[in-house]
Amino acid sequence: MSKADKIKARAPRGFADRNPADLAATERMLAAIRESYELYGFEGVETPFVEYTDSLGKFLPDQDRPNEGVFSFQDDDEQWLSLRYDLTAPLARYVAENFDALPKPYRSYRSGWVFRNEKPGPGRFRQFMQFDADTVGAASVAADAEICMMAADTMERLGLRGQYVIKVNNRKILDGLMEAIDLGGDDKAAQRLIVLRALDKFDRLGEAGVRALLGEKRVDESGDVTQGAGLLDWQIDRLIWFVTLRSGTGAGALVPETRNNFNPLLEISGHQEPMDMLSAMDAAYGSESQSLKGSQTFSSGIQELKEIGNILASAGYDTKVMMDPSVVRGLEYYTGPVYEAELTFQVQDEDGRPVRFGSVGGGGRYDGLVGRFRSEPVPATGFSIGVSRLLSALQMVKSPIVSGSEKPGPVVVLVMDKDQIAAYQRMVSALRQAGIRAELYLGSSGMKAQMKYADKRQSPCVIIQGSNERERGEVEIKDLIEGAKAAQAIASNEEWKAARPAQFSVAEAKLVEAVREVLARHFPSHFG
RNA sequence: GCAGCCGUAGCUCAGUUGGUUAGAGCACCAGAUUGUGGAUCUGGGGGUCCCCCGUUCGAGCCGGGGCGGCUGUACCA
Repeated sequence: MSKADKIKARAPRGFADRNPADLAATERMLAAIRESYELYGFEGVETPFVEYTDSLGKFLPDQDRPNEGVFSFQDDDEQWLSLRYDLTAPLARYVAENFDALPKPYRSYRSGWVFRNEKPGPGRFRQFMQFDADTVGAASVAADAEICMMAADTMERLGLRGQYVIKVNNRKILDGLMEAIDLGGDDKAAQRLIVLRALDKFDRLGEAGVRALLGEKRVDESGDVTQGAGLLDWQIDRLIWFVTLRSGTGAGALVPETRNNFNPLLEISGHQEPMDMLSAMDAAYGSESQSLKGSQTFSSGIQELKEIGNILASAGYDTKVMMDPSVVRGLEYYTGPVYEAELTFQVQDEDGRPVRFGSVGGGGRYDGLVGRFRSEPVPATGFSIGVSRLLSALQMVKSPIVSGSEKPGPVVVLVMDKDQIAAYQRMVSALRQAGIRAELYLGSSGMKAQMKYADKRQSPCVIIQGSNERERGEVEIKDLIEGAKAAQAIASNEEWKAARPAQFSVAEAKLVEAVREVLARHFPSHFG
């Protein structure tokens, strides 16, 4: 077979292999998240990778592009199936299917792979892992406040204290605000969609970019044009005023040194006294304002956020969770409070260029999702950590959280004489029975290659027994970690060869004991 | 999807106005060293120059089309 006929070995784009270090880091992260969720009283549950397409809330696949967004295929009975694209929609199906048996409110967590057929990028994969927790059947915003607190606790348990922020907003406020600036009604639905998408991009595009998208159009650096929402200046001004409340660049500037992020005081022009942010919004866009229409949705959204703020403040979380009016999240199913977990440090790729990472977690209230399967409405709220994205961000900044202690490799017993395999295997078994990772060299190469193999396997030591040692009833133990240190001082190969650093001989009966000593020297936490 | 940039060895890249058999460093393998990781030296394997069509006596280089990668943008239930 010529080379041209061979298949090119490569993983599909957006799909990643995971090496031993990735696996170990993921395990540690999953354990930390699970501990946190368990502590809050959530219980585990698992659903399959594949669901009926209509349960996922996706329209039936387009004939021309059946896999746009989600991976879909047809079953034998011609029903459409899809790989799940998040863990929320499958949970809604699970709850609806098992509704009568589950305690209400139902509080559960689950982790696993989800799939999206999208363009991959840094921290964006077509197969990635999420870890969710949801409370189903609780309409109270106390459930939302708790989710925010748990999100903060979980980030801290992951070792990210001071390096993250949980941002909260309420979709009702955005919806109400749009009503107030004359964007209500069914005929304006398309426009509202564009507005929400534009506001969601504030952190990425900045005020100028968002203004362009709310107005006529935006042109990016490659010259590509994005059609805007076509709003009038007075509408744009009010939207921008609102989403910039957080950063202090808008008409209402934050009073400095406010320790409480969630309910800061504002200096509002036209008002004598500083007001809290939410009252300021009320005053600016309430029913008394002449140019704006009143909105019940807006008021109740404000009220909900105030309640969440009170709960967070009394539990001492108001410095970890902040109000961010530009948080929108996914457009389809969120109905109330929405949350987002973001890392606050800069991430760079290998070439030193800054990498734009999205949020590493998010969630919100989805009161309509379970109700799609049932005749009664079922309120629900939940949070999801993007484990794969978080891992990839932490790896890029070489965080000790994910690069922590490597497990030592196995002790390797070298094969010096092929007719002595049984004797070598006996040594391996003795080590294994003592609980020490060990293996026989199973290749066919000579001693030098076997040493290189042990080196690549991160072996702490190798066992050598040639005919000389065998006659004396002994084995040579070579400490590779100590040897590597000793080798740095040796320049010539002759000297190197003669020195045989960190190598010693013991009676075969003392093999296990001697190996254990070597391991204890290098890995006191494992073998001390 | 749209736009911009880019495709030469496993990796990073050089390659003259279009001119013999396409190079380097790193990595890999072997020897120097019958039984010792590293360093050094010597040697070796490895290429459809992304693919196809065209121009030309002649294409890695020029033209057209495709595919792939990166970045931005859009979408993200």
